[in-house]
Amino acid sequence: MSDIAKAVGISRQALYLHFPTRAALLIATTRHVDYVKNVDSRLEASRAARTGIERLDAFIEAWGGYIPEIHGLSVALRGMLESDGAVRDAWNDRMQAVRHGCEAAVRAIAKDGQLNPDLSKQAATDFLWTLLSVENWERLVHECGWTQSAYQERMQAFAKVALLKKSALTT
Amino acid sequence: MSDIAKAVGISRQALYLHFPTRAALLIATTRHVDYVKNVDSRLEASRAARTGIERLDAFIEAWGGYIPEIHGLSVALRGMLESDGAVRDAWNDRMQAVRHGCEAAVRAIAKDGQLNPDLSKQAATDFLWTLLSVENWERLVHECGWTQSAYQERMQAFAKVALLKKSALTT
DNA sequence: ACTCAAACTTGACACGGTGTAAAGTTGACA
DNA sequence: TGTCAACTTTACACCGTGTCAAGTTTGAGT
Repeated sequence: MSDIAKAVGISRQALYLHFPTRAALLIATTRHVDYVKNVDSRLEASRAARTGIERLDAFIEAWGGYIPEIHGLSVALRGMLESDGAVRDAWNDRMQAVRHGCEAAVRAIAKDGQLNPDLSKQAATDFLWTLLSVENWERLVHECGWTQSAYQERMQAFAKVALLKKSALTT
Repeated sequence: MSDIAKAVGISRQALYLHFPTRAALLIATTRHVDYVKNVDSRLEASRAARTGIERLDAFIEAWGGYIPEIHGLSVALRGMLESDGAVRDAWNDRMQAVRHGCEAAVRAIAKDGQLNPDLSKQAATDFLWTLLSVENWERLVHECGWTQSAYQERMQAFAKVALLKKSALTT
């Protein structure tokens, strides 16, 4: 809090005047970033896709491209997940938004009759959601040195190969 | 530290007598768990596999079955990754052991000529390693409610479909 | 049985970070 | 000119980590 106050150029107490706790500040920041960057509308952009596969690709591109922008914030929030319930709620809320995107993509694929028959829609959503986690992005891009475009392309490929039935893969 | 001392039945100061810092205690615990549970030998057990695919399956089974046992510890360690360099080293060391297992499985698959031609050995290792992260296990098993056996089976399936070339998948 | 060192205990304290409280300053604007 | 909101300074409480010092228990070796 002192560091932030210093960076902003106000006193620590003025910061507490605006945000009663550290958690509140982070949550407000989350909301603000959401507002500025318009995540939800980005994620919903994939709604325009005609086929399930297109929708999956569009969603991965939208979300995958968004991760770098919120990465720093996500690190800060994740550091407080266990200790702070409000942070946990804010984070879960954002992650549920992502999950809904995954769910919609899976549903579209299923509607096309192209879902891997070994997977329920639920399991497919679970897996896609996990695959696209911020943590995985961090590991691959930061730790393994993948470029952002390699990340996106490969994730699209992995997601397809995992979620689609075999006959849909020759496309 | 107080809680641990209380649980162990000694004074907080006696705990500091054995472990100079909280980080040291966690690192020592890591080492001890490793010793007791013998991770490395479990991970190396997959070495006996004849084919690359068998090796991959064996590795996922070994590591996947090990995650639940170290999960609590891993949560504690991960909470200190940014703040403590020693914890970071200890954690990275363990994760590198897992990565080596992934690398060996990928190498075995490549030797059989069954690696997906779109992937370098490096990229395949990166992906497998990421797929098998403790974080992903947590998300799927704890948050999504997958059973341990569902986790293992599906991970084996996903790993194969992602890493193997198409012609190797009909097996 | 005695001794001595190691293990442990009690109690105190320093430090840093979060959060609270209170009193004073500044400036816009009605 | 008065007042209100935003801000400042200063001080303090609380908690967890880690340090320090002095005293006590215990048990292994002689």
